[in-house]
Amino acid sequence: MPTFGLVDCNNFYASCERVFQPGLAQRPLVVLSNNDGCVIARSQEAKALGIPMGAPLFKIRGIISDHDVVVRSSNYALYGDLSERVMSLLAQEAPRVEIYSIDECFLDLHRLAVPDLSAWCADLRRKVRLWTGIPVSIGIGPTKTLAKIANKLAKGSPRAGGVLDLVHHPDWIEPALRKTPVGDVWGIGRRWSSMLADRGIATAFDLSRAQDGWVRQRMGIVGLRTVHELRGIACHDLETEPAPKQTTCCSRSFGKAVSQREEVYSALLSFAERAAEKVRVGNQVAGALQVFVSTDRFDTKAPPYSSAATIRFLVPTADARDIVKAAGQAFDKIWRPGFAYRKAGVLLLDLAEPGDRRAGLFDQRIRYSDDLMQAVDAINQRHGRGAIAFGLAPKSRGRLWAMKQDMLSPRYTTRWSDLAVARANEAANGALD
DNA sequence: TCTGGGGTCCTAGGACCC
DNA sequence: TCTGGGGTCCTAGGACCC
Repeated sequence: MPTFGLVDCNNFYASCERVFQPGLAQRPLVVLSNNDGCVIARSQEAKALGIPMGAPLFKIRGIISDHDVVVRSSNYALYGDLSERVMSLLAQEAPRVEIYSIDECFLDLHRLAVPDLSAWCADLRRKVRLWTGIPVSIGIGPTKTLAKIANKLAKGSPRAGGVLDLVHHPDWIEPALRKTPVGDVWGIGRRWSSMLADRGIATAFDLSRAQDGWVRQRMGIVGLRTVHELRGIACHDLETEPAPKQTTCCSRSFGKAVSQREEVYSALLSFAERAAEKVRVGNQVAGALQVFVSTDRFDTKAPPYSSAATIRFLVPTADARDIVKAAGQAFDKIWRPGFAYRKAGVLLLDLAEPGDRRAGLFDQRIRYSDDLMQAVDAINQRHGRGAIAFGLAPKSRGRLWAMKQDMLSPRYTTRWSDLAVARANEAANGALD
């Protein structure tokens, strides 16, 4: 029987904020999206206060001040680095792993020859906590979907102690499915959840009993796979090699609405540069570029406008000069004066490895990482993003469109100047438990 | 006043071809 | 004037994920 483990970091961003500030333990804490817009992570204590996921900050001001909730802007440099530490530890301990997201990792536990899998997982949990400071839960199931469900139950049940194994306790599967609302199943989002509810399918168990033909018709092949996985038939393997990206994107909502052409233009050019850098890091080239702009979709009074333009490169490229230039051309096609813009972005499409079939006939001419680009990447790596930039008008340096990040924690692990300082008394209190 | 960013996969429909 | 069955490729949109 295939045996999948799913390691999921508990309240990951909130836990990251606590690693270097142990004084935050036990306190309600939320982490906000870019622009300090809405809640994207909550500590257990914040969940207990009833703060919903995705709540806009302005709607929970009352709870925050009544309960002294700690609020943080998101600090992806910190979360990304702590994630790498957790993942590399897991990769050392398990035979094969699939890093599924910044805070989740599937493990192949099939051929792991240990007498007691639950005990082995409990030990792994302790190790991760001790070495990285991050608490995790582990679910085990015969399919990825069931491992996900096991994980969720392991998190919720104090008795489980953070580990739940449905492979060696197959009689627990049915009660686990009955306890799981259908919307909590991996692959069932809001739309399908309410469609299913309308037809009396409320739990994962109900869904596992639905008719194949009906599911195929209403939810396509994707939904059918989910149903099979609930029945214990594995449809998704571990994917140890990350698939090469097909698109990449750099977009932002602006801190406030922007009407000046130069401002939106310079924002887009810097997004284009950033997107180009991402593509170079992946050793890829882009076949096309798309630029989009839009006004504030929540503002019902201001006139709405949104548009996008795509430009195809004659020769696939990752060169910032090509990409910035194309972004400028695309921008010219869609810019309309007189609107208050709130969001803009650059997508790079049809990504390919230089030399693969999709890059086609032009292999020898592909520009992806020449000496200049390598030098640019090296300088920006060393001196911070944007130390060198292409074609930005000098007046753009004010960055009216900059993100709001008023409650940012230090980048403890990726910036020398932000390095945590341990004093004797703090060490005695124990930063890691 | 204040509502994220970055992805994937599937499907339907239109244009075009023989 | 009416009439057929396949194909492919592309795009837009909808569903989902974290």
